[in-house]
Amino acid sequence: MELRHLRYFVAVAEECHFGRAAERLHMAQPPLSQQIRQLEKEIGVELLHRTTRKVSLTAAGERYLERARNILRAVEQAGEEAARVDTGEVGRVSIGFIGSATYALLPVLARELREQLPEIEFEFTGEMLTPAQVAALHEGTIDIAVMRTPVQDESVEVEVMRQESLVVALPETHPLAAKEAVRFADLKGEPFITYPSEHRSVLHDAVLAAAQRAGFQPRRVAQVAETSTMVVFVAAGLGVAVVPRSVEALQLAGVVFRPLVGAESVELAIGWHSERRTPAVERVLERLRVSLAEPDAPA
Amino acid sequence: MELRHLRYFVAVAEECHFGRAAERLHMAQPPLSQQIRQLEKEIGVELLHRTTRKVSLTAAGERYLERARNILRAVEQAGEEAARVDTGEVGRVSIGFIGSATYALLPVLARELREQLPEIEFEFTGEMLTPAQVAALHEGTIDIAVMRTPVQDESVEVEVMRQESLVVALPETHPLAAKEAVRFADLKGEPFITYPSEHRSVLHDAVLAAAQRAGFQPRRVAQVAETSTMVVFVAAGLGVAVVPRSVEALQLAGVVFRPLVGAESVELAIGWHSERRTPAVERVLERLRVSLAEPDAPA
DNA sequence: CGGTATTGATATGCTGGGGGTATGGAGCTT
DNA sequence: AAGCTCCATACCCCCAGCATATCAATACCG
Repeated sequence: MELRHLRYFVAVAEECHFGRAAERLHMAQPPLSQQIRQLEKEIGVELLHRTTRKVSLTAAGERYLERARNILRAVEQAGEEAARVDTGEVGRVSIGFIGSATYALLPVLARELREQLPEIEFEFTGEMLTPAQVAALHEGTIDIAVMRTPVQDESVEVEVMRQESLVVALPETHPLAAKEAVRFADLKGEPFITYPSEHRSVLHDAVLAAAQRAGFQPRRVAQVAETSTMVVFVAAGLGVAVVPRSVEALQLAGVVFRPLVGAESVELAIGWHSERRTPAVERVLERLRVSLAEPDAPA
Repeated sequence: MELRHLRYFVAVAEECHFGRAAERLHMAQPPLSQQIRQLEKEIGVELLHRTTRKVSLTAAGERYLERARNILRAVEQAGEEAARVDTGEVGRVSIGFIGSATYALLPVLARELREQLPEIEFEFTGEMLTPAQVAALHEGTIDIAVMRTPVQDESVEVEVMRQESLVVALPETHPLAAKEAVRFADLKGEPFITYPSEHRSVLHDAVLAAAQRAGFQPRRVAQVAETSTMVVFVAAGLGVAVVPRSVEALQLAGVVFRPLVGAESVELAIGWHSERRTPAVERVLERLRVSLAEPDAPA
């Protein structure tokens, strides 16, 4: 069975006449008859009812005609679509966001991108840790990651977009909540809520480093995988958490955010797999560079 | 472009390896490479990214793969479906109802048929006059007609199902409404609402004949194309109408139906085009014969 | 009713292209 | 550097698809 069979069948069905159909197909009538017979034999159904004077469609033929037309149209469209994908005009792009960027950035970017590139289908995932993002880039689960530096992976290309200063999330009843700003040293002895250390969270490492510089070892009371959970834990008064400033977008009753003086900032970057730079991905990267250009803005 | 190209492409895309794909396709690797090149050239897009060591899909190729799979599945299904149409297992059947059967029969039969033959798609049309039904059978607009005899058309086969006695529809304020039954002669001088005579309504002819036997010429005050309109006109007190008993199903405030004694009955029949007896139509005819077997029942 | 034209099926030969084998060349592995 | 893997190229063969010629059946026409 080949597309030829379908094209020939459609022609004969539309003309209801082998001779005219053959003419339309720029071929002689006998081979056309042969091909139609072959088709009928292959699917095991009589599609045309022929007398020596008249050709008409059987019920099965009528239904098959519709299908055949659809299939031929689909074949054409598939080619055209592939061409559009090739130019990046259409495409599918999946973006994975680091946990702390899930609340301030994901909604804004999702809206912007869908608006600016309506022909591209987007898929957004939030609350990913950087190592998971790297793995996902490798597997092809995501095409682009909005992530934290550093990333040491040969095939993942990274571009730093902005610096995000760190803030501390405090229960509103906490004594430090009364201050305008908090020094990292003030947090000595406080119960810390952190990301899980075994997954090598960049933020987690940054917090450890900052604490060490301030001369103490943070006391960890809980390790959570998601930023929202972290903030909820703070709201519940279980402890404090150090997060990038953009997490302030996640306003919750019972939680206040205070600037951390003397703490280093963390980098927000975009990353992609060097071998998965499809045209659509390229266009999205362009837009992301523009959208994420403002330094250290909350959104 | 042939289906072969799609099959080959799917194989290569799935294996990401020309050699293995060729093996799977029971062919050698070089011609496979050729065919894929040919495909790419035809749609003008690079579908596969090859190095001498690795084959991978481009973005366009990935999309094309999905489409190709769908197309191949569609081709298979089209054949299977045609086979099912051939055995009457599935199909589409359009049934046209004569006006006076629209209200009592159409809803009942529609429900029954859909229930008994769920694999068949039905289309029902009501309020057709017999000549229009014959024309529709010829054009193929309908496959089966629930109609009135007689039909004099060579290619339309007719089977009488039941006799329907005639009743008269009267405004409820009409003096005759007080009687249990009405003789046709009682209607002498009454204003009649009829179907349009120029369309050769069978019922119209039957009424004229009955009137002639009763010794008068009916006075026609209105001609309507639809039975529902006819009954509405009677309800409005514009006149009386003679209709088959099954129209009683169309209950309307202000209208009463009374049996007509001494009036002949009309025949309800099913008709179909002798050259459009598809397997599905055949199966529907079977069911109709059973459903319409009860003589002169209102439904 | 016979002759003719029309139309689909059958018979037969030719040709192009799809598929075969042999080989080349690029890039991993060891 | 040698060898292996794997896709591309070169070249050839054979069959499938198409053409031409013809037949068979039916409608049409005088």
